Amino acid sequence: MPHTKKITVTLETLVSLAKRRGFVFQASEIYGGLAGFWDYGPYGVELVNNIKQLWWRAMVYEQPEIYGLDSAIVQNPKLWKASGHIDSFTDPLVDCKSCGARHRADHLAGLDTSDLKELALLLKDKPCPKCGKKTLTEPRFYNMMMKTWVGPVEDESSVAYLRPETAGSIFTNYDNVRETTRSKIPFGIAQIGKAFRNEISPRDFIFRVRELEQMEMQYFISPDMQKQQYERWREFCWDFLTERVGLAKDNLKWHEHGPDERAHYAAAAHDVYFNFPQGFKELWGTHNRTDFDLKNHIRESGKDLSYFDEATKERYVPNIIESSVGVGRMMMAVLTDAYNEEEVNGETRVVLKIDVKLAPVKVAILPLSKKPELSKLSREVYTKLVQSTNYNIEYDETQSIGKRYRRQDEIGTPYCVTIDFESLEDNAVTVRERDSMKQQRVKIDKLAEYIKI
RNA sequence: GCGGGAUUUGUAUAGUGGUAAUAUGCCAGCCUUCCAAGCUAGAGCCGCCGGUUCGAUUCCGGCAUCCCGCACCA
Repeated sequence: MPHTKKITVTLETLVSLAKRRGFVFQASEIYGGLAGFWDYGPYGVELVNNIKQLWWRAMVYEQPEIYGLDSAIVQNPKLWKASGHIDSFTDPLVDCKSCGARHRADHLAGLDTSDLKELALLLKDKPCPKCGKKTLTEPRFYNMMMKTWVGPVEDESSVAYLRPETAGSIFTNYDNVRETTRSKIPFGIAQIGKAFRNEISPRDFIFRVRELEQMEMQYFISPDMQKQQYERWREFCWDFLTERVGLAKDNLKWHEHGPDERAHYAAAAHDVYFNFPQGFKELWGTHNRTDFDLKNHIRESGKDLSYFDEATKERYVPNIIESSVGVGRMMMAVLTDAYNEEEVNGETRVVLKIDVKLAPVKVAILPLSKKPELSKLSREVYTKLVQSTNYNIEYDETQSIGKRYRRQDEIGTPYCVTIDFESLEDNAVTVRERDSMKQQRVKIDKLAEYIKI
């Protein structure tokens, strides 16, 4: 048995592995990169797809009252007006360098303008209202939303935004989905998709980025279900992370948002924190958004989104419990959790102990030698397995068998199938398991059946 | 956004005012019938833009990116 070393994976180790093995590359690397943007390589995209598939299965396929959605990244800007994303971020602000307080520049200047130059002039030598020191920064706009223009003309009326979260378009589609699925409350809408935020400083590899992918589910409930459903979705999150993804419980902990910490929409918020290389940080949030979102959309759009309960003959605006997790963060958590170094024959073996369902490559077909007769049979085994399964399989005949095992270990391939000279006689192959390194002789005919994914 | 550090081949590092090396990885051949073996051969690197200089990967400036601390994270 391999001997597991006690190691704490550093961010450097993770970044280096991710690059070396083709999980994550810097976006536009040959041009010096772009802060906050990353590309997923051949194994990265497999892992990401598997994560999304696992989540979609647990969330949409296994919950009869939850439906999928894939909405546009660019929406009518009124949506972001209603959600509060535009208002909170179109005001000029100043920071105090001494006490860190942030103030509305136009309020401090006593003038209703958004002309930065004018404000800068007026605020020159103004003291901070909080600490009294004259250490205010120049006024600036802090809009985290990425801006674009719709149509060929770039003017005020054509301004639009890349969505800063996927939730918004779930709310605006609430009635469409309810109607077309003939749903009664409670029911949910799930979506996986990209969102964009102009983070001030992207950090920690793929943890804080400007282009991110979210897996979100918004659950529509009556006001009296808040407590019960909030608990239900917290439990779902914990079970998914520990049971489905297989993250170590030691690496997970709950964090409850205090009143100052909560987003503008949330009445209660619990995050699951994961023990990333840079420390325990937010991975998955469960928030009670109350009726905040639909009420705002009712007000802004003028459309009645209230719900009439046939059973109780009551009408109300649905409340919402949100379950939201980042795909990139999940990937980073999976890699961190799975990373192991072991001592084998005096050498270090790097092995990713990823759950079989998430592994980028499920099976590697490895002829013991490059001899034509072995290559031929190995190709046949490969083709046969590819045709009878629907998972990712790799073929590799370069270098020694030991080296190929190590390569597969490093990307977390759970099964290596070796074809040797005896296979030519007995139509059987050796299946080597990643974690235990144990080997089992299996008939080629029974291979697909033997490998349980 | 502020302060600090870093940037040399796929990765990890050494080094130099006269354009570079080690390990590993990769690749080819031989050998090898199960855990990074060996031998031989090969490809591959000074982040970008300026300045100083006869000459810059090296010195200087700017930028970019990454990492660390703070702030930010609605």
